[in-house]
Amino acid sequence: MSKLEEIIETAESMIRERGYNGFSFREIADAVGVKSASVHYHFPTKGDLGAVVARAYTEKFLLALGDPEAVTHAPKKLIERYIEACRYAIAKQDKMCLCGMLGAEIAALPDDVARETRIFFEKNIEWLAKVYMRMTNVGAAGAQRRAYGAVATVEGAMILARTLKDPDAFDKAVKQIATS
Amino acid sequence: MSKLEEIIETAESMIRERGYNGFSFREIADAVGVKSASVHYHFPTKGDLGAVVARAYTEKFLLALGDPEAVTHAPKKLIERYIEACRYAIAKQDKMCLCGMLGAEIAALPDDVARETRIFFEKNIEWLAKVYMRMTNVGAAGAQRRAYGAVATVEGAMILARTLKDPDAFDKAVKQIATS
DNA sequence: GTCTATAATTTGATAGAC
DNA sequence: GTCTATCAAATTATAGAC
Repeated sequence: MSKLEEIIETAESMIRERGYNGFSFREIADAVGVKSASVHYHFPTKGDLGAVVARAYTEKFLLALGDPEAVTHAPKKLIERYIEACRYAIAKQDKMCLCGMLGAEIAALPDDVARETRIFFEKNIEWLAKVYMRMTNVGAAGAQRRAYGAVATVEGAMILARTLKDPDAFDKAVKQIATS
Repeated sequence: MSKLEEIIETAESMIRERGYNGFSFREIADAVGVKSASVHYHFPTKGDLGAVVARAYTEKFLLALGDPEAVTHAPKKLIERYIEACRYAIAKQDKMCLCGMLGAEIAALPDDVARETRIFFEKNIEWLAKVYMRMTNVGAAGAQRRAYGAVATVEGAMILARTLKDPDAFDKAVKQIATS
C-alpha cells in the first residue's frame, strides 16, 4: 500500500475514533512513518485531506451496499446488510461511522468536508428509500420517512454503543428498523 | 447571571455547536467578557468544565421531562415531549444535543466528561423505558429496546437535520417513534 | 516524494499582583 | 474573583534541500 493510501486510511481511522478536531497531521505522519511535511505534500490543507477521506468512505460504503433495486436480493435482506455494515464498525472496530462523526461536528468543518458529509447522507437516504419502496405500501413519502428514520437510528445507535461501552446497545436500538 | 453561570452556559453552547475539541478557554473568556485565567479559576482543567456542563445539562434535561410515571400524563404525550425537547434544539437553536455530541467524541474525552455523558444516556433510557412500559404489551425487554431505539433515532435525527441543513429531516426521521 | 527547519498561531495551564 | 504576564507544547502550514 502506498504512503498516500496509508495516509487516507489512517486519517479515516482517527476521525472515526476521535473526530475531525481530534487528530493532527503529525499524528497521521507518525502512524504512517513519515514527516508531517510529507502529509502536506499530498494534502495541502487539513480540509483537503478530510474531503478526500469522506469521499472515499462514501464510495466504499455505497459499493458495499450494492444495487438497492437488484431483483436477486429481497429488500429485507438489503436493510439487514445496511445495518450489518454499521454493526461491524461498532462491534469489531469500536469506531463511529465516519460521516456520523463528521455530521455531529458539521459546524466545525471546512466547507468541502461538510459538503462531502452531506452527500454521504443524501446517497444513504436515496439508497434506503429505493429499498423501502420495494417492501412497503406506504408510498414514496412513507418510504423516504423510513429511510430518514433508518439512517438516524443507525447513527445514533453507534453513539449509544460507544458511549455505554456496550455493542449490544446497537442491536437493541436498531431492532425496530430490522424487523419492520 | 453570574460569570460562573455565563461560563457554563457559553461552554454548553459551544460544545453543542462545534464539539468538545472545537472550543477553547480563550473563546469562552472572550464571549463572557473575562480573561482565560478567570475561566481557569472556576475550572482548573478543561475536563472539569466539560464534566460540570454535562452534569448540569443532564439535570436540566431530566427536569424538563418530568416524572415518566405521572398518571396525569398519557405515555404517548410524554414521548412527544421527549421528541419536542430535541426538535426545539434543532429547529430553534440549530445545535446538537450536548451529550449526542459528546457521545460521538467519547473516545477523545477526559474520563470524567465521558462518565457524565454515559450517565445522560443511562437516565434517558431509564426514563423512556418507564414510559414505554406503560403503553405497550411487549414486556420489560421490549420496552427497553424501544427506549434504546428512541434515544438513538432522536440523536441521529439531529445529526441528519444539521448536516442536511433541513430541520424537517428531524421530523421525518423521528416519525416512527412518534406514532408507534 | 520525502526530508529538515521553521514560521505563525493557538492551546491548556500557572504564578503572582490587586 | 479577576487581572497581567507568561510558559511549554501543539497546531496548521510553508520554504527549500535532496
